[in-house]
Amino acid sequence: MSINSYESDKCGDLCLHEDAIASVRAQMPSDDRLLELSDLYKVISDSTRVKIIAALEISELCVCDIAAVIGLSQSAVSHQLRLLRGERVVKNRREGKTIFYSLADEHVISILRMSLTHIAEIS
Amino acid sequence: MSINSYESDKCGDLCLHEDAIASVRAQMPSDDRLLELSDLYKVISDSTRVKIIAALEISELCVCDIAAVIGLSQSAVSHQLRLLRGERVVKNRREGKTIFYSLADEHVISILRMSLTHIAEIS
DNA sequence: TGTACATATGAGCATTAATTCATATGAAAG
DNA sequence: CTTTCATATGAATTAATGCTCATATGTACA
Repeated sequence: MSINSYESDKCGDLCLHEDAIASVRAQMPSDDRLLELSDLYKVISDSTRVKIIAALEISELCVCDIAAVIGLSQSAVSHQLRLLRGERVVKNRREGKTIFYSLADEHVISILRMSLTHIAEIS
Repeated sequence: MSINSYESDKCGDLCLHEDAIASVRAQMPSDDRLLELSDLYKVISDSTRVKIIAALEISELCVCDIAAVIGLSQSAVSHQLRLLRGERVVKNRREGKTIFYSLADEHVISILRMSLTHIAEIS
């Protein structure tokens, strides 16, 4: 809990490379920025949401269509879309009673493609 | 639980765009591939692990140094490193009693940079 | 071979999160 | 304005996950 908690593992001062630690600390992005990063990854780390993203990369779809494509309830999909909207991963537009979803920007697609490349190489 | 569970939300056949659904289904990556994707994102979606990755992007570090940089116990860091190793996000090398960790490949760095760009634009 | 130290791991606890069920919102048609 | 249908959301349950504590592994050095 506290910042000193790592001392309890008796990995004391002997093994620490002070210069490296100081240098890394100085260059690292801020904690806020890193939290935003993990929030973004969190929202794309669920298999249901990855399926939604993969589907929307192919075509704009309404909520019911998404549910049909990935085989889940409308409610479950709607809950997940809310999270994806929150991180600006998807956007939507209304057409009568129907709401169509699509990917919010090109970065999401780039991240997806880069990740598939990574996976292909380590398999 | 079942594949038909979405029917229970009475979002029946009326709103379905059969052609779009069939087309998307045909073009989507396999479920296995998408599961690998979500596993990769899962491992980088925790704030502790993002901090570890961000630190290692700057410099190779031993376990104790990582613990010191992010302010967590050696044990907690070691547990997280195990997960990162499992997805080939980090690699390590031994030097005497000390084990140094670094990022496994360039894709991880690319994904990180792309993600930071995305975050910068939506903020 | 016995001690010290860096790292790894198993078990338990506390928290987070995904799905379902029931219900609410909101637009269109009659 | 009432009904219908697409979507959204609140509450509850069940499952997954991170941290800590205790202990194990493995390397170096005396």
